[in-house]
Amino acid sequence: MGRESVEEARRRLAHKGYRLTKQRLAILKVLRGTDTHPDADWVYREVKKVLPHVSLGTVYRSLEVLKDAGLIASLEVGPRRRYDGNTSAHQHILCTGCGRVVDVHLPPSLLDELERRAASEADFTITGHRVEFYGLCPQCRRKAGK
Amino acid sequence: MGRESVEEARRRLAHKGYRLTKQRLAILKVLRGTDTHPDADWVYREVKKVLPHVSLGTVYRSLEVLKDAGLIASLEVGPRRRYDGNTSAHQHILCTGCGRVVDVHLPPSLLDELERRAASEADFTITGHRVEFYGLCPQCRRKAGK
DNA sequence: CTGTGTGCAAATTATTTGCAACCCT
DNA sequence: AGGGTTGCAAATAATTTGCACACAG
Repeated sequence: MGRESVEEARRRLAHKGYRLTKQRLAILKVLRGTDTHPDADWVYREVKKVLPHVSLGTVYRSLEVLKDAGLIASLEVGPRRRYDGNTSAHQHILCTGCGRVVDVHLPPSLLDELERRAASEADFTITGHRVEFYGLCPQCRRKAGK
Repeated sequence: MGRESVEEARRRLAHKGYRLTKQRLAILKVLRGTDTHPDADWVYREVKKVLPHVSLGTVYRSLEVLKDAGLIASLEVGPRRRYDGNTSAHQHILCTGCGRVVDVHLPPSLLDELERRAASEADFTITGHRVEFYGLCPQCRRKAGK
């Protein structure tokens, strides 16, 4: 992660009244360095490798702060919350065999269409949506046989 | 809930090796009698009105059994699990103001289109999806002002 | 300096489970 | 009769929070 990327993070945090601490930076780096959509505990174990004294509580708090600052995003696939270093609009597929999550990119036009339909049916002001898929990845498909 | 509806429930439960108990029937009636998509604790409090000795554990177990038998469905909107007496295919909108959940019905063709796009992008065998919306209901929209 | 952030541990919340007694079929 | 089911309570699992001290800006 380059220097200006760090400054960008500091700026975004400051904009919300937050500070850039070494814990938050380490957590951000961990998330930027993986595409596994990990949960808080996995992030905790990774961060401990470089900051052996971090606490799980700090990881939870920092993840929320980073999310609030728009530096990371969270997913709600399955029972536990997971985090994503990629904040650009995209969707996820959860492999029901191994729990792996991979990204997909649906056309914005299709997603707009969804929201438009929903808004026209219920008298709601739609502010967001969540689209996720469940399925089997190639490996698990093979294992499942048939 | 009419007699043949009860027999239908018994049949569906038996098909999976389950029995129809008064607790399960009471829980099913509660869910059939509301469109609020309640969580386990709300169901528990309702069922206690007619079966004062039910335990929360039984409610949790029964909800899973009823779901497995296809008599109810569950939703994962927000942090806690919610249940739905309506098992036909539909989607939900969560009001971020008051937590209320209402149903919407998107055209199956649009949902098929979603799955087709996802499957073509990732090499997954798609087995299901989840589509939810977030927004403000008329009351909360008014309260939010502007 | 001055609040914000952290580590630690205890507290919460949601859900699950072990077990002896119980009751559908 | 007999295996599924229940109530009760204790056990988990995930996440949150109180507090005294540490540190970023």
